[in-house]
Amino acid sequence: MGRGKIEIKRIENSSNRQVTYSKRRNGIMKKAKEISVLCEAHVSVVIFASSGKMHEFCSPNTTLVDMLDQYHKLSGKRLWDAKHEHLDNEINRIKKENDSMQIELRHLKGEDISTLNYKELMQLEEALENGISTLKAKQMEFVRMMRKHNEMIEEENQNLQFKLRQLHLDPMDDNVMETQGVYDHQGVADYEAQMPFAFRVQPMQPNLQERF
Amino acid sequence: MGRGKIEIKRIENSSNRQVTYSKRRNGIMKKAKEISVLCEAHVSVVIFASSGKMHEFCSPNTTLVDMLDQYHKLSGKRLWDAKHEHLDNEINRIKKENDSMQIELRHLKGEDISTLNYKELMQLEEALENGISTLKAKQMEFVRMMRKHNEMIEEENQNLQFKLRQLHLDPMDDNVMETQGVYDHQGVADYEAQMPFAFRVQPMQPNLQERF
DNA sequence: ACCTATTCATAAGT
DNA sequence: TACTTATGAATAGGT
Repeated sequence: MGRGKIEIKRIENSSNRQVTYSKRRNGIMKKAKEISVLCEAHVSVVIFASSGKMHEFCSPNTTLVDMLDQYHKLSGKRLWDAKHEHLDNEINRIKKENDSMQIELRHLKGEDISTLNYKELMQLEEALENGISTLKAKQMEFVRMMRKHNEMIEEENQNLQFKLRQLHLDPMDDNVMETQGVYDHQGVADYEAQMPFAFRVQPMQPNLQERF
Repeated sequence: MGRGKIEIKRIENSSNRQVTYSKRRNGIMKKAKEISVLCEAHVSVVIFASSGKMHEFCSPNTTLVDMLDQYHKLSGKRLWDAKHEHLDNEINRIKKENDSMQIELRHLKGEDISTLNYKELMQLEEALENGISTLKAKQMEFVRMMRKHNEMIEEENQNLQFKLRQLHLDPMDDNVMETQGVYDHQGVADYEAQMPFAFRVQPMQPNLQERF
């Protein structure tokens, strides 16, 4: 088409080539746009001139990324580099790990255990009893701390009463009750430093000991 | 071009659209090939029909991956980096989920509970006791099944002994012990159909009942 | 899938 | 680079 037929081979004349390139490039882009409208096709055209300049067309109802996603799915070819493949694998690995943990969690919480066989049930029981006994030990430790605490306070109390008596103040006096509120703070601080972190600043549970 | 001008808008007639699609698609591919030869251009064309079918052209002197690399460099747009970022986010999300599950699991197994505060310890205890009680229920169910099983066998034994006696065979005969081995298989099969799957084919644990 | 009238794209010239 | 136009190519609609 044009003033004469041309052979399809590299155009040697550089300026001719340049002109033909831009004309035909426009032609292709126009055709791409048309087919995407006429036929609801998703089209992506990317052209690099030999000069390195790039032009692209992508049908308005999609994006290049979407199309490459589709391309990836349909062709099975790996467009993404090793990095992407690695990430994909990583995701799959973690997801599997995730699933198995979720199942284990559910089992420990007593869910979905109907599908377990006998051996698995026994293992589960062992794990749970382990957990419980460790927990109880922890709670016992807490109670011991409380007892020690009480002992220290009581001892301190007696010391104070003794001191008060030595100062000729009647320990049965009304003031005593208030005075008891200021037992040795230094002693308490030392004691708290020994306590496991978890128990230091927790509000007291008055009915804790009822559980044992 | 054709027997009449057409407007560039979606072709409503589906089969016309299909025909036009394949004609024009061929046209574009041909043009793409021609420009890549005539002008030494690097061309990539990817088309998806509305049916989902894909066609592609890539000039022979390059690859789609190379072109996308170039595209990335020249446009500065993220392309598969967007994909990359997405995957990274996904991984982080799952990893977090993973970590928290792992912590929960360790706690349920009695590990790392020193860092828990009092309320958390109590919640943990509740979860564990829940798990244990559900488990015990399951095991009780198993024991009930065993009892029922035994009862059925015993009943069947009595039936067999009765029949043997009616056949004028002495139930105290030496043969009887062997005969007892072939108690009613049909009855056993019925019973197994009622059992929860988990317990059907497990090897028997002779000391199971000791646990209760 | 083929045909062909018609429109479109474009090579070459200006 | 842009415009022109003769010419070949693409294709719409029909078979």
